[in-house]
Amino acid sequence: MERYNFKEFEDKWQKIWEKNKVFQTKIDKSKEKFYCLEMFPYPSGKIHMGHVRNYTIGDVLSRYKKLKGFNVLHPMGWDAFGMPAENAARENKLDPKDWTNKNINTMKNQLKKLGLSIDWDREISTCNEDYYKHQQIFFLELLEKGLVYRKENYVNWDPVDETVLANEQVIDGKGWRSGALVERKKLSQWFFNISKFSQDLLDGLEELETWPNKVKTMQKNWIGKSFGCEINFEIEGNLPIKNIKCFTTRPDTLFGFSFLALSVDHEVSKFYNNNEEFLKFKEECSKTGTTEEAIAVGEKIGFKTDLFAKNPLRPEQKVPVYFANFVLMDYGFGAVFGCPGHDQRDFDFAKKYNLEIKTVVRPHEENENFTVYEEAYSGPGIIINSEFLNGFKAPDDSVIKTINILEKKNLGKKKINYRLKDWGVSRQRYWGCPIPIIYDENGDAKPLPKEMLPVKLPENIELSVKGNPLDNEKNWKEITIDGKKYTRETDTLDTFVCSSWYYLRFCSPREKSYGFKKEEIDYWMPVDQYIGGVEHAILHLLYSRFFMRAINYENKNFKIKEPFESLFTQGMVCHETYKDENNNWLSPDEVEKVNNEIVLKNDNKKLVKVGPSESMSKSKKNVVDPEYIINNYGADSVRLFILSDSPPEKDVQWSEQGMVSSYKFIQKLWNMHNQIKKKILDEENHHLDEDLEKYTNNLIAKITNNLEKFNYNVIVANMYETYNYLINFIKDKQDLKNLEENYKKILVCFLPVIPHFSNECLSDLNTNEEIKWPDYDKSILDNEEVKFVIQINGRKRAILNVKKDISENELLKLAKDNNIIDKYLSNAKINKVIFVQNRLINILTNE
RNA sequence: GGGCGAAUGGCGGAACUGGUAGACGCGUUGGACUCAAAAUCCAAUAGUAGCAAUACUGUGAGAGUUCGAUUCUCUCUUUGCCCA
Repeated sequence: MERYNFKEFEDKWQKIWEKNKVFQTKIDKSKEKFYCLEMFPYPSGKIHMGHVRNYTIGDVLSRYKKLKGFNVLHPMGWDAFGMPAENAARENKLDPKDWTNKNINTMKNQLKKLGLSIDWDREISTCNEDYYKHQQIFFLELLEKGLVYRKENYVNWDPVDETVLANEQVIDGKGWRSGALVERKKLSQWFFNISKFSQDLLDGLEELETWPNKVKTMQKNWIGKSFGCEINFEIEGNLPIKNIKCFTTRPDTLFGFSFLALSVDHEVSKFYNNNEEFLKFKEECSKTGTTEEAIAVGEKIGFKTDLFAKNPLRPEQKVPVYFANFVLMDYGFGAVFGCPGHDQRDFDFAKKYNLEIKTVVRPHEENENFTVYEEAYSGPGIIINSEFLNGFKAPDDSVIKTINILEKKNLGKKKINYRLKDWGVSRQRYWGCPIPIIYDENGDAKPLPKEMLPVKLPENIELSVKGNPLDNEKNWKEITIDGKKYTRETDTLDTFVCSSWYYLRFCSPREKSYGFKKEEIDYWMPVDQYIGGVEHAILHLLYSRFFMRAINYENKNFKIKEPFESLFTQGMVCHETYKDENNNWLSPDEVEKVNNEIVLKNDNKKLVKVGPSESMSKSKKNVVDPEYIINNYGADSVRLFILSDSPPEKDVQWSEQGMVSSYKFIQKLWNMHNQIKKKILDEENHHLDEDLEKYTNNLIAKITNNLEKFNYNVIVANMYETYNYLINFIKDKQDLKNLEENYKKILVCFLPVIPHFSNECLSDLNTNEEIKWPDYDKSILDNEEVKFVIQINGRKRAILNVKKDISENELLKLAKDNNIIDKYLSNAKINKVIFVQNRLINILTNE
């Protein structure tokens, strides 16, 4: 038996594809376009199995669409800015650029080894000047349109590293690297006005019919539209404050009002700036993080002011005004009206400061005497103890009623509020896109003239300093324009900005004057299929949807506004976890299986603790290196295995056994190929085999359908079935006229999954014609015999092979002739017959 | 606490629009080949009873709709993800 030499053939075909520029794409208006995009990788060093899965899924689709005759755009690039490069560079005294480019080089070669149908001529890297230059232009354009602004904002501050931390870098209130207690600090930062598009981003979700509902729901919740009321409370006290505005979704609980809580940053705080106790309190507040979770979990504390707020519905009631740590300045107006009976936070606060807790909503199943006792009641119900609101259904009717009354009395108005906050894009880092802003001597920000772009990152800089390295680069930071001195903005842009528009750049990757060419956008956009991990369900996808709108804002030239027509989120690649006796993680290649037990590979063969299968991660060491696997088993085998075991949207278990069986399958296919080839060449070939014709036809129908539905694991099963069928088929058939033609069609069906193998076999059979996706003949499908299920009283009793479209009477006659069925029918009376065309017959008897 | 999803043999999973449950793969068992092993090939493989034909049970649990439910409805359990 000849072995299939995957190294030779995979190398051969990859070279042919590259040399003939098979995957290079140009605009071709005579063809329908298909833009297939997978989320581009961060060049962290080497590719991992997650990449293999993501890009294999995209490649199967791209190759299928190309065979179908579409003009397919399938590009790849690098999300190349970001912290890991800066950290690695600092630790190893390297230049982040060198580190990044080295990784890109490695990973590009690894991806090429997978045999992906990528147009590498369109490769982009976000850390290149010819990419980020255009991003800087977009930034200035957005600034002109009023979609970028600067404001002071609280950030997580690491006092040891002197740097800002993202929320996910704060672990248990401490900096992830320094371990220092994180503080809240006010910094002046740049913001994108994403909240301006809140409603539009929400409405746009409706159009995205093929997005997973899960993702749409997550975005919906993130945007967080809520309907409520803005109330203007009248204030009494010895300060020059007459009113305080606040937003609430539950104005109907106003009769349970017992305090008003303000953020420590509320404008009222300026009257307390000399009050030592208040400053101490404010300091205390700054120790709780800024996340909503930290606030919900943390203890609620307050500081009583000298002010009192009047209840707008009952002016004789006056309640105290507090500063409280659970009120944030950027939600509503930084003021919350406290109704302890029906909000748990307010309840905790009221308990602590002995404030009144009134019950104004009763659950439907309770009576008028219902009283809130151990915890707040926030569910639906009926309003009680609230004068003219009594008896209204809460919250639906009661909220609307209250808003009407408040509006009539001019005390408040209906308002829609969104949870979505503006996008802070400033990062105090070196390895990012510089913000094209300069400051004059007064500290006023000015856009840099566009002809002075790009603002390049300085090279050979000192990274080991505390804080932002760019701040220390005097030569770079100071700039003179027309004899006037300026200093540059030293913050760089969040890397999410880079990934918010890269899909546009792929359409015009080498365009010099602007980020893209409109003609090319009009042809290629939107992305027909976007594929990536669900972890980007909110931020990256929402930012991209925003960016598209922002670029299009006020010059409505684009045909489209949603960048991603269709979205597919693939599952993760998992592997069992292993630990030794000291609870240290072990990697899969440190262990082996002996007699059904997992033991250490070294001499003592100690038993290993096997943990649950989890997403592959370096920290748990449960990773398998794709390059090693590709070198050992070949790209086609890896592609086949990564698709085979689970549906693409679910997690998949990596298994060495499964990998080996995929490898063996390719070997078996090769073996079969040689047998078939021999038959085709050596035999006379004059019988037309109908069965083979039907099988192939069915297979094409099945695989086409499964490709369209992303049932890629089922396609692999179809491939195994086909092998089982063919290997038996050729055993006892000779002289087949239609073997070559049908076998070639089958090879094309396999091509999207195992492209090197299929191409090799097709060329081995001297295929000269252009390879195209085979059509299937519906009429052959229709003429088939069907397996008819015969049920007696709903139980399957027999299966008959009959002609398609047989009538009820004919079938009933056939059924009665059947021995088994006859046994059931002979002593029974038929009451009713249910007949389903081409499927089953159910005979109901009185037995 | 809220939202969304999932649950099918020893394991991963399949099942068109309510119509043969368990395709396909892994594993396991038996057999062939071999001095032996690996590799390869053949066969069996949801459970129970039976030599067998076959019968009964069975898609997390319980109810409901239906001639018929893995699929639709309700309640519950477990579990995953997101938000808090």
